[in-house]
Amino acid sequence: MYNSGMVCLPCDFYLLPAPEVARNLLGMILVREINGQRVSGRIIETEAYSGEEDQACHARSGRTDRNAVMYGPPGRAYVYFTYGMHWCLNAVTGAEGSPEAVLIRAVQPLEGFGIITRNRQGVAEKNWTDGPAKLCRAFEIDRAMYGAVMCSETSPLRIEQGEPLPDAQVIRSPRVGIQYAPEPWISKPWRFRVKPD
DNA sequence: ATCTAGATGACCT
DNA sequence: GGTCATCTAGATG
Repeated sequence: MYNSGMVCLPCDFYLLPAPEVARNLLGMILVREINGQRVSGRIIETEAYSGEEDQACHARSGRTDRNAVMYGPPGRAYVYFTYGMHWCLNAVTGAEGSPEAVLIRAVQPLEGFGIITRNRQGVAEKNWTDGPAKLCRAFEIDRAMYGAVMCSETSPLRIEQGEPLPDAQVIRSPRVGIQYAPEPWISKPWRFRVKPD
C-alpha cells in the first residue's frame, strides 16, 4: 500500500519551478491543525505564478511587504487578502530569491468535517472547498498563516504526502482571473486540475 | 444552467 | 482613484 498521509512533504519538494510544483502538488494532502484537530483535504486544483517576469504574478512589480515571503525559502505559505474580503493560500516554490508560488485553488475534504461545516454554514457540500478563498474560509487560513513553514511536521499548516497522479488524470489549461495580463502570460497553461471521476 | 452585480479594503499608479 | 490570482445571491431563460 502507498505510504500516504501523516508524512510531511520535504522542503526540497518545493525547490522546483512553480509550474512543476503545481503539477506535483495534485493528489497531495493539505493539513490544517486547529486546537489539536486535523482538518485536511486532497489538493485537486492549483495554479503556478512564476517570477517577476510573469505579468500575472504578484511579484511583477518587485518585492513589497505583501509578497516578501515569495522571495524567501521554498515551502512557506504566501497568504494574501483580495477583493476586500477573501484570503488565498500559496506554497512558495523555487530557490530562495526567486519569487514563485503555487496557488491552491481547490481541495476535496478528507478530515475535520465538523470544523469545515461550522465554517461553511449554509453552503452545499460540493461548494465547501472548490475555490481558493472558499478553502481558506473552510480551513481557517488567514493573515495568521502568512509565512507558515509548510514542510514541517509541527506546523499548524502543512502539506503531507498523498497519492501522486499520472499525466492521464491531469488537465492543464490557462490561468483564470488574470485578464489584465499580456501575452504570453495570459495563455501559459499553468492551471492544473485532477480530471473528475 | 448560466449570467450579472455588489461586496469591501489593500494595493499600486 | 482604479483594480483586484473571488464569492454569493438573485435574476433570467
